[in-house]
Amino acid sequence: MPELPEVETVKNTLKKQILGKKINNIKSLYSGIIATDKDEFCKNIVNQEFLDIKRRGKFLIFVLNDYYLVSHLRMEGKFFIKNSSMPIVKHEHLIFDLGDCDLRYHDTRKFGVMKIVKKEDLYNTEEIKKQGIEANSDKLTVKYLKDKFKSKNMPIKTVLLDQEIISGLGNIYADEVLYKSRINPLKKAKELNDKDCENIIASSKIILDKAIKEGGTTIKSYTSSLGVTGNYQNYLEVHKKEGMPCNSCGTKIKRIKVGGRSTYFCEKCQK
DNA sequence: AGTGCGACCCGAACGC
DNA sequence: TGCGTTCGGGTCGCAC
Repeated sequence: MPELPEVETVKNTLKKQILGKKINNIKSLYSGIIATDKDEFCKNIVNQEFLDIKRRGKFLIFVLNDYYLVSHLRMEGKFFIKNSSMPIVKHEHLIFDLGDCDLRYHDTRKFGVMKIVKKEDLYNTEEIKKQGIEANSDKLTVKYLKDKFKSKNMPIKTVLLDQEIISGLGNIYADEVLYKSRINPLKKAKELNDKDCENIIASSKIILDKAIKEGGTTIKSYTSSLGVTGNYQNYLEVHKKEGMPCNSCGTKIKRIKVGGRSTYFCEKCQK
């Protein structure tokens, strides 16, 4: 489940491997990944060159000559660099022929989405335009959060997952941020005070910057030709830790459902 | 407008 | 052992 740090890691790793390479051809084995017209996508992307890779929230943005290739990995989307002589394995849906190697998009759940947009259209693309402030950005302020939270009668956990407010947090880091901020995940967003918002901002920055430094979190271990196997799972304090003692007070970590999502927290530390 | 829930997908984990 | 069932995870679309 790639969140901001994992997508950032994929971006950094891919940059080292594909910048300057040209897409000679593309093979689509499952077109559900392509959100726009499939034939047009394949036609337009051929002969485009990877000039740069950017990230916005959990979106990867590949800068091509005439287009941006916008990719969301959702749950299990992955990119692999492989020799084109390697057999195509199950769940490899898109094969970009880069001449001396393939860039292959692999997605067990087929949840990922990809599209190309004309360069001038990127910031008018709905999903990019809607993104809130990056979770580890200095632009995230108490004033901004208070303003966004004041109308939200929902649990703060649910609101942290709303990419239109804060961009980049997913289920893992939302739990970690709330633990570090000592806020109960069920607390209504509109009831948070300045100090709570300050804590969310500070915790997000510390946690995400550390996670990026560690190459993200690997929950399902994976042998990847990209080497995107992170280490942050060793630093998680609550997520997937049900029944384990809280690092601060020793109380057993609880698991509940919030907005249909598994949520881990310490009921003593997070009031 | 805000809110909540099912759909998308498939492998893993679980129950019998 | 082998079957069927449930679950998860991010986001969208629909219904209220």
